[in-house]
Amino acid sequence: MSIPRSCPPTDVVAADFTEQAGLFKALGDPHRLTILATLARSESDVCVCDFTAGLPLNQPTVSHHLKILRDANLVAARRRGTWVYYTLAADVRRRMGAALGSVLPKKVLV
Amino acid sequence: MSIPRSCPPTDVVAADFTEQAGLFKALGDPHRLTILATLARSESDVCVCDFTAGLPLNQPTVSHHLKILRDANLVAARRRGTWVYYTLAADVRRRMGAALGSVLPKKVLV
DNA sequence: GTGTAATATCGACGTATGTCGATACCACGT
DNA sequence: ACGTGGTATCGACATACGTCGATATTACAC
Repeated sequence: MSIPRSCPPTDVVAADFTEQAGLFKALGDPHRLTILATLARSESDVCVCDFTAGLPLNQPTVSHHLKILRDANLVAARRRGTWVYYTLAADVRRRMGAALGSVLPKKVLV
Repeated sequence: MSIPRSCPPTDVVAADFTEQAGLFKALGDPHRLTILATLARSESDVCVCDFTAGLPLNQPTVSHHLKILRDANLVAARRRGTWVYYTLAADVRRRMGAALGSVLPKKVLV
């Protein structure tokens, strides 16, 4: 005799995780994480020119990554004169914690 | 007179976030998050057949997503007879917290 | 061994993503 | 007005990704 299939079958969670996946996708590039880490550690907002100078990427590519972070509401841009400065969104950690919590319920915390 | 550039310039963080980005990338698909959420809520391990039955995906696609989660060490597979059962890796939440913390330092917690 | 059922792998396809050069836009100094 | 310099957008390219049908693999029942 063989091993029977586990009974009863498990129901797949019905919730839609499209939004959370979009958040994680925005975090799924090392250069974007570098940008976020820099913003998180900076006392003030950070000039785009610092990113183009400090990252091994051309200026359009930096701008592209900043746009992805903007679209995900992870950063905010503000123009002062010729330069544009970026800041980390205030609720980044809260949103990430919420996304994580919606996937892994409290039970897993223990 | 114009507004001068912020001085001194901010140094871009030197750390390499390739590993953390790989983790977030594995989480960047709604179906994979559904799989993880199901595993996190299940009392026991979950049969692959429950995923193929419960997800709007064909069997090869389900297997593909499970492989990505396996390669990211987010889940573990175990064969019992004909069926294969998956469990959530024990340190998933710890690893995600660590990745998040390496990008956003404690300071942002407040 | 043969047949059947569950899972994994392979090959192909369309689309999304990261990157860059060229260009447009915008603010400033002259 | 004109030129200059910082930033954003556009178009193109190579690669990666999500999906599927076909096939291979594994374990069981007969």
